[in-house]
Amino acid sequence: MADTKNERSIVEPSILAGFIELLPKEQMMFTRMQDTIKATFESYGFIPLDTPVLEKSEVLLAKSGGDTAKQVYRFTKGDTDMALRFDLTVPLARYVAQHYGELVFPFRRYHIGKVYRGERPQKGRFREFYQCDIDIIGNGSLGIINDAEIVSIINSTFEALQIGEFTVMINNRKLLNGFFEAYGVTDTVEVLRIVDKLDKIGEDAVRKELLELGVSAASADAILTLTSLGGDYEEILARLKEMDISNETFQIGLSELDAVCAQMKAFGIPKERFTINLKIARGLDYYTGTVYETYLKDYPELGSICSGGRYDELASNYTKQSLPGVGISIGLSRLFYQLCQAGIVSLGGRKTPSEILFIPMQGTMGYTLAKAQEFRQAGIPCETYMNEGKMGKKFGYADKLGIPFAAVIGEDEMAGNVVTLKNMTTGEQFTVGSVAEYKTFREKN
RNA sequence: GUGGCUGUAGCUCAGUUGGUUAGAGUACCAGGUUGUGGCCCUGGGGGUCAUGGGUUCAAAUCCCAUUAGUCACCCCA
Repeated sequence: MADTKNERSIVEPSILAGFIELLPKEQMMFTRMQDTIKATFESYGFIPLDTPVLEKSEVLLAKSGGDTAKQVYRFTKGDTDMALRFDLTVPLARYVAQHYGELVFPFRRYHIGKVYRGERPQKGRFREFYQCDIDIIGNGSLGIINDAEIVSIINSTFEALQIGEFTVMINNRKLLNGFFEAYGVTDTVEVLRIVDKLDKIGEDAVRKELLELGVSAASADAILTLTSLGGDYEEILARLKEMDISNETFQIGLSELDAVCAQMKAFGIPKERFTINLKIARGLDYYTGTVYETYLKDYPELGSICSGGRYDELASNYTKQSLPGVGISIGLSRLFYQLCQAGIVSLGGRKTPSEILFIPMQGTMGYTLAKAQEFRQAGIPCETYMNEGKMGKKFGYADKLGIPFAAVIGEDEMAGNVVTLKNMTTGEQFTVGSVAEYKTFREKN
């Protein structure tokens, strides 16, 4: 109180490292993408699901060992040991097991939500980020055609997002594992992990790592020959069938892959949108069959923008029921960040949903508010500038937010029961007597 | 968990071999201009130079520590 100035201590406004928040124009774009994804998922009849961000630690960490557990935000309040979810699949497993008796199977759900991973942040990698998941869970069994439908959903989603041409790459874990076994590999999990790095570190480095693991030179060569098979999916399938590998797991994987490809045609997925890529392995260990990754054709360096696969036992930690499933996840925060960085989505323009800014003059507030309500009810997002001030400031408000039309409402407008709108880009003004008339005019601009 | 780089105005950055009262652009506020914005002109507010210590007659500048941010490895989306 010694100071004459009324000083208060100021806390530096900042957020935790690795967390992000968006500015209005970015958020508008992000939300639009989210809405598109949601609409596409629902168009396939998937049910929305929301689960708590916090779960009991014993539930969340039932399976994960080592690496994942280290990245989980975990703490206690009172006697409760809790943790933030690190993906949407584990909560789904718990949910399905818990509500098994009340759900209708196959259970088709989508979930768009935030997940948390306490790892060191870096470019395009966040500690809190959105995942958009879609999964189909069967009760006891789930036909292979579901694996094909997932590709159809990926196709529809990225078609709707309009971020450029893309390719869904498909592989099968059984095929890979069977192949490895046929060549005497014992540690198939580790080999999968190494093979998954092919695109990143190259064939030579992978070969080196395989040899270090104890894989024989002949086997390593065979594996690299397999993963480098190219061509369209029909050619690759033909080559795989010619291989004459008697391993049963390999043959099952091959027939699954064959079936998925055949059924994708039935879903009407354009041939250039999908391919078999035997390099795709996926790091996560719970996949047991089909695996997917999706790449943008013009920006393969962004990496997979949508990944997933088939798992035989979703909820084995929570129930004795056999619940096989297949699903995918879009890492939306990362994808959005990359799209902005690469300039694929342009952020110019609107910072608000508002389409019209109503500016009432002296004595017309009541009329203006009623008019705004009329436009709103007709589906036009709009707002009224309600503060005192100079006209310049009011127009500046519309200008800065990118609101396309401003409507100054004076006594003349009120007397004539009309609205005079100004196109903020062209400066042109026009008068309409109804919302319908406005819509017609808007179409022409 | 390991390593590299960087902290100057809300934001982007200047700041000479260490030398007076730390600048610019932009953004913000006010006025020029109370029924028509963007441009222009004038003025204004805004800084513990990340924090703490050290060297020096003198530190934004050199040294040390701390802290924050950032990028990469690991792993993943």
